[in-house]
Amino acid sequence: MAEREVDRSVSQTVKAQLALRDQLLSGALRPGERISELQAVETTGASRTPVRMALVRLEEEGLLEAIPSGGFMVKAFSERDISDSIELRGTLEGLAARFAAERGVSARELEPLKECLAAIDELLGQVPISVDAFSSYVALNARFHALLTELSRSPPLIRQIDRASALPFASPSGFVMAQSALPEAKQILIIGQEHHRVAIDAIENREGARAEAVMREHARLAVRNLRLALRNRTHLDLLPALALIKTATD
Amino acid sequence: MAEREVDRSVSQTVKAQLALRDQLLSGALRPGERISELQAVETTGASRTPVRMALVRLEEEGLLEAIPSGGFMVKAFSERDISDSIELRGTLEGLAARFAAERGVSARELEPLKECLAAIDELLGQVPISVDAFSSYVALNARFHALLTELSRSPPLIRQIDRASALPFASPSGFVMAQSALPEAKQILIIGQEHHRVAIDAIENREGARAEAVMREHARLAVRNLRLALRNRTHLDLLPALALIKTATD
DNA sequence: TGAATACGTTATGTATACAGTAACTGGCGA
DNA sequence: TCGCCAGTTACTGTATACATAACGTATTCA
Repeated sequence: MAEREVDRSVSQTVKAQLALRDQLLSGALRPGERISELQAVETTGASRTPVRMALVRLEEEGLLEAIPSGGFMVKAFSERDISDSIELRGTLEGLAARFAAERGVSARELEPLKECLAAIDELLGQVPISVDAFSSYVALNARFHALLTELSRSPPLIRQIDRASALPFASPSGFVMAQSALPEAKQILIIGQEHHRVAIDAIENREGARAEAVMREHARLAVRNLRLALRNRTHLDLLPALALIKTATD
Repeated sequence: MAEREVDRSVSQTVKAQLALRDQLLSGALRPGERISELQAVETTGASRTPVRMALVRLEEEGLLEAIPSGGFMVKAFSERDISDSIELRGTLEGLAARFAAERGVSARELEPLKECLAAIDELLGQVPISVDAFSSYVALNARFHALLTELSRSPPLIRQIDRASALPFASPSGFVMAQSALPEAKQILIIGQEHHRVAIDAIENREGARAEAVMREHARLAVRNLRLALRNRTHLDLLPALALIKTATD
């Protein structure tokens, strides 16, 4: 008789995947550390089969690495890995912006994007920016990027961008980190808003090359900011770094 | 008592994954068709657990699609999906070329690339090109692209390019298709060689922007060729199209 | 005292049993 | 004759049992 509490509203596999990803991004599991299946079974409440499926998915997602002798370990990232990921994502988003511009986008479709920017403007008007406001900003910004990506109308590209964003987004500890590491964050965010505005303008006027260029420039700026932020810290730890991607990319 | 023949030299999961991918790319399974786990168990010789792991991996790879009510189906691709994939891959390779140029590559590292090009030159010298020669060309070209990607020294980028190439490469039926659909294939391949030569030259001289530009131009040419080839066919079928990516991308 | 080997423990890979759900088919009623 | 409902079948999702391989520890020999 299994006294295991079974929640049938979501699949056990999805539940395990979300739980494990949380553990990974929150820092409960450290880079290089081996993940024990049995331990995962206990912490997630699912049985071994769904846990294994979740581990496979997380490996494909890039958060885990298969150990040749068996099992999985938490993947470790270098500083360059992270800045490369930012540039990679920016390049992909640039392509998405170009597709959007070339393929044409109606004014109606651009409306939600503009609303996002306006909402962010309002947040940035606050002095100083509260933690709550910053958290709202992150959500709004993620929404903006998702909407922009959608405008490309290219499922393969959207899919690829999602994959490239797996690390950057969804790290809950990012907010605090951003506060401490990026005191000049606000100025950076304001410049980001400018970039986004140019991108929308370019898409509206069907200038593909300009739309692409500004998104890539945006990413390069993010890389420079990341380097700057990291220089202030002696040790590069995985999770704070992961968290940084999120803020530096946006 | 299991009379199942167990090959312990490779894991059952890998065996199942390879077998299923073969079935997908060879056309044994048609787009939109639901994949039966039990059927896969019989054809691959592995049991359900490894088969399921393989299915999850193939879904992440983009060859399969999860059905909401359960199970997986063979993913279907539109003509635009395919041309977008080519452009996507070209964009990523452009970034790789730029990284290689900016980060510097020794003459020794470029040697194998040049050898590839020379070997391809020799193949293209034949009149007419035999099927065997074409097959060799495909292998050599894949090697060239892989080597170029490696030069970027960026694991995240290399990983992403691998993913973006999952569809393009590894389709065995591509050769025949290429022969029938692209009678002017040879001329196209010769132009491709030119592009690759320029890319190497740019990397050698550390001209990142030029290296990136030529690889992207290369991809755009491939897209045009794909469109041309497809115009000659009334119906776009998944597998021939998949196969075409391989030849058109290279 | 150190190193190597053997044994035991543990965890992963694999197989299979079980349960629940969705789809299909057949029958009945309008 | 068509549509709807119920029963049945088959497949997926989940759990668990079993086998094998790897790792750690202890003991023995040099």
